[in-house]
Order: sequence, then C-alpha cells, then structure tokens
Amino acid sequence: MIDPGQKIWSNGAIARATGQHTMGVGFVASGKPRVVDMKALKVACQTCSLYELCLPLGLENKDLDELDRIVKRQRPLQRGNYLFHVGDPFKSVYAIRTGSVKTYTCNDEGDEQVTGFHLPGELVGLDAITSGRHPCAARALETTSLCEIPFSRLEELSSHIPGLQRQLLRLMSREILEEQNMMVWLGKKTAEQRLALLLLRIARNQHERHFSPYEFNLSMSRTDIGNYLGLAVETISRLFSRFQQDGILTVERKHVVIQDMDRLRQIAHPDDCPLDTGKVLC
Amino acid sequence: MIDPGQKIWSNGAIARATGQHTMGVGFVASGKPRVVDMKALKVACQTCSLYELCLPLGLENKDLDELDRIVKRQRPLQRGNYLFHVGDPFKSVYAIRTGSVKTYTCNDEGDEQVTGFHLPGELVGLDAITSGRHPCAARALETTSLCEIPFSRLEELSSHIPGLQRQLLRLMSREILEEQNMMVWLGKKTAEQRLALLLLRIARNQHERHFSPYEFNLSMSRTDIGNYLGLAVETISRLFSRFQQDGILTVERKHVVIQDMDRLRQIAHPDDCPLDTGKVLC
DNA sequence: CGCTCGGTTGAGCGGGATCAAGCCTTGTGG
DNA sequence: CCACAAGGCTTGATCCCGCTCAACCGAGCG
Repeated sequence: MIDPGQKIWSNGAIARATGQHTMGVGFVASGKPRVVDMKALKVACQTCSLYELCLPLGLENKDLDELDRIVKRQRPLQRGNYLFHVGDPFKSVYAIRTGSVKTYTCNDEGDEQVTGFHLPGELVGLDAITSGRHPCAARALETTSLCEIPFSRLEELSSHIPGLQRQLLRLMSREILEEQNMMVWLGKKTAEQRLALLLLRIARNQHERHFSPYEFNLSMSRTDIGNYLGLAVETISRLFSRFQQDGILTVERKHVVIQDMDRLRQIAHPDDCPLDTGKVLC
Repeated sequence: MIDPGQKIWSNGAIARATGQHTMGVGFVASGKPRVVDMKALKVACQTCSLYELCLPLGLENKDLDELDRIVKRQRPLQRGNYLFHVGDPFKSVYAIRTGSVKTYTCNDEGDEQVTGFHLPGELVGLDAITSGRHPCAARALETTSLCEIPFSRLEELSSHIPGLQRQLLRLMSREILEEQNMMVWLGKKTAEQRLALLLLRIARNQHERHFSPYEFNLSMSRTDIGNYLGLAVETISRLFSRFQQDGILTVERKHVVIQDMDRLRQIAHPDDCPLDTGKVLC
C-alpha cells in the first residue's frame, strides 16, 4: 500500500533543505521527475519543514527570530564525517535537518557499540550536558545537514523565552521516554519484534516529515542495526529474508518497501505496549 | 571489606530524614546502637544530605530558599503506595529523599513491565513532560519520603535562576545517559553482567549518600529485578546462588553483602565500558 | 583484475526461558 | 497460640531462540 503522492526519495529532501543552488529531483510514482527550485526555500527555523518536531515548536515569530540567530548552519556533512568524538568538550547540541546520524562508543578492543540512530527533527548531544563531555561519538550515516546550536546560548535564551525552555525540556523528556521504550524492547522482545520496532520508528519519522512511511532507504548497515538492537548481523539478515518471504516487506540492499504495515505493527506490539501512550507509533 | 564507620542500615537513614519526632537508631559495627536526635535535623534543601545529587547542587543560599519554598513535603509513603498512576496528568516531579520507587506499565493482560528503579537523589516523573501525562505508574518499594516539586513552578523558577535551570537539564541529561547505558547492557550483556550492574548501581548510590557500598537491603523482589533486567525470576535466583558460591557476595533474602567488589566490577565490565566516562561506577 | 567489505545462508551449540515441584516466609483468622 | 493459605524464592529438567563458526556471493574500488 504505497501512497504515490508521497513517494519521494530522501535525497530529494536533503537537496531541498541544504539551501544550495542545485535543483532537487524527486521521483513521483509515475516516474516523471519533479523539479524543485532551491532558491525559493531559504533555510531558517521559520521555514523549516521540521518545525513541529524540533525546538521552535510553539514559539512566536519574535522568539523564533532570536533562536534562529544563534543557530549555525554549515555545509552538510558527508557520510562518515563526525559531529563530535568521544570525550570532546560539550559545546553544542545538533538538530538533524536531513539525513541521519549514529552515536556510538568504542571499548578498548576498538569494537563499536551503537547507542542510537538519530533521524531528522531529533537533537543529538543531550547526553553530554551532565558531564560536560560527549560520552559517545556521532557520525553521519549519509549526507546530513545539521543545525548547530551552541548550548550556552541556548540555555541563556531559554531562560527568557518560556516556550523555548518548555520545548527543550519536552524534547529531553521525549528522549528519556524513547530510551525507556527501547530498554523494555531490548529486555524482553524477540529479534523479530526488535527489528519490526526499528522499522516502525523509521516509518513514523518519515510520516512525521510528510514522506511516505511505506518506503525508505536504510541509511545504516546491517552490522550497525544488529549492533544497535543487540543482535548478530546474521540474525538481521535472516529476519529481512523472512519478512520478505512472509510478504511483510520487500527489501533490496538498503531499499525497503513495507507491504503490510498492519502485520509489522502486530509483530512489534503483540499485546499493545501501553508505553506508547500519547504517541501514534505510525 | 566492610567499612565499619559506614555500616548503617537504610532504615536508619529513613528515620533520620523524615523529620518525624522519633529517634533514629543506627548500628555501628561494634553493635552499639547510635542514637540521633531527629528534632535537630529540620528537613530542607539547605540541610538535606542529598544536596550534591539533587536539584539544589550549585545554588546559592538565596536561590536555595526560593526552591525550598515551592517544594512540598508530605508524610512518607508506605510500601506499595502510589506516587502516580498511568495516564495521570503531569503536575509534579518527585525527588526521592529516602527509600526507593519503581516505575512500571501494565499491558492489557495486566502483567507488569518494570521500567525503572529509582533511588534517593533521583527525580521521578521526567518522562511525562513530553505528553503532559504519566506514561508509567510509580509506587514505593519501601517506606519512602519524597519532595514533590510542582513542575510549572519549577519551570518558572528555573527561568530566573540559571543555576537551577542548568541543574535540571543536567539531571535530565544524566537520566538519558543512564538509560543509554541500560539499553546497551540489556542489548548485549549476559544475565550475570546485568545483575552485577544493577548491584553496582545500588552500591554506587549508597556510596554517594555516604553509606557503605558493601552492604544494603534490596527493596525490590526477585520478580521485579527479573522483570526490569529482562530475565526470568529463576535466572535471578540462580545467579544470586552462584555469586554466593563464588564468594562474590552473601545474600540472605533481601540483605546483600558484597564480599568482592573487584570481582563484581570485573563481571560487569569485562573490557571497561567507556560509556561510564566521567562517572566512577562505585 | 583481485581485494575488501557488506550481506546471505547453513550447521551446530549454548544460555536462558519454561515447566514443574517443593520450601520458606508472611499474613490472616480462629 | 496454631492452622492454613498465598505468595516469594529456590532448584532441577528440558527446550528453543539466537549466537558462533564457516562458506559463499556480489558490489565497489584501487
């Protein structure tokens, strides 16, 4: 069940939001390319499509301007580039505009430990406030454009913009809640359920950004997924094969099309996980 | 390796902080009871022994007074009493002064899902900010005294006390970080490691509160522990037996004495989990 | 071209779940 | 005080999901 009107590749989104003078090309289901003029879309909190997901939610125009003025927007990061390393002093939080980021630590033997995947509209770096240093590294999984928000200025600003303070706390609270969910999943969900949940999370984010929840590209490798979900790579691979066999989805390398969202939801929440109250998990 | 000077039962701590006109009785290693006059210790942020763990950290006296004025302190909750239920509107966060709290959800079949154990100095309820309703229930695991902090007033206050805002953000950040750790543990730690980590967390909290990290009473049942760690009750039971056989600890019902902290640490962090940077895990 | 890396598939093993039985503690009511 | 019930805890036997090891495939790249 693919909604043709929303079938836009994430590349299109990236090009659209970077503000570069290129032409963004999105494909609609008919196969006819749709051309978007980049110059018309200046990047600013005021015009950002992530408005409802990100810090500006609920702010008035005047306050929005103030926030916008402290946000730094560099050129997009290429795949593999770092936002920060383990132990870096904590200066800024980063809002993801397009693309995706993984955060991870390494133990002494050098093997990675993925602690999170971060999608557009999410803030990265909040876990560093406590100690003043980043407890994990963050790097782009694909071409990723970010808004860097210097934390000291954000703190300052949010103390005289009540709406901003509230939204910052709300976003941190959201992260706590999501991580609680994740904990529960990892604790007692089967391999099937874990993968289904990750896919649903991605689908939900797509939906929130007004893209099709049914079709997307995985920006992360099978290895990363396994690492994140606490499963072996082989298990991930087998699961994708099984899901495909069962007609739940089609997958070809990175490209996923969800054919039966209901079944996927059913796998993820066999008896309706009540932790998701107040949130439609796609 | 028990430090005799710190061998105080948590009951003693409860009595000491509730501010009731009772006499707190702590046992020192010699067996001679030590009597503490309750009336001398008025409960206020200024004199609270959790100062460094809780919201007041870093505040000046004037600001501390302001904070103290919005804090409500009712009589301690008895074991099993609720702080709030699932779906309750979010009004306040609660700081735990003594005792402990578990948070959990129930699915339709009514079986519990423990999402966290909360120890003195921790804030409970932060996960409700996002939606304005509590996504989980919280109930006392033992006699527990709390400070209720109305959130709207806390928000208001922290916007004109920069130090308070910072500490609130710091505590939320800490919770995010701890939950990230937990996620990783649940994802790929063995049953042994998970239990060892929980015990170390309790020991660390004891230590931070200037009690002995080597000896404490578990306030939660084996069932709760298993539920929380994503393990069967039987596994928890077997692990305690094994740890005892191996001389790592002695356990008799709720009472735990850690005999070999190093070995416990070694079990928990086989190759030094770098996520714990900036924090001495006991 | 050959190398590496990411992904898939198969065979066998083991940690922890499940089922089952029994013990001990706690609480309740006579 | 004891009798009884209920729930928490322990221990044993068996089973199964997901890990590990191993081989192979295909894509991307120097």
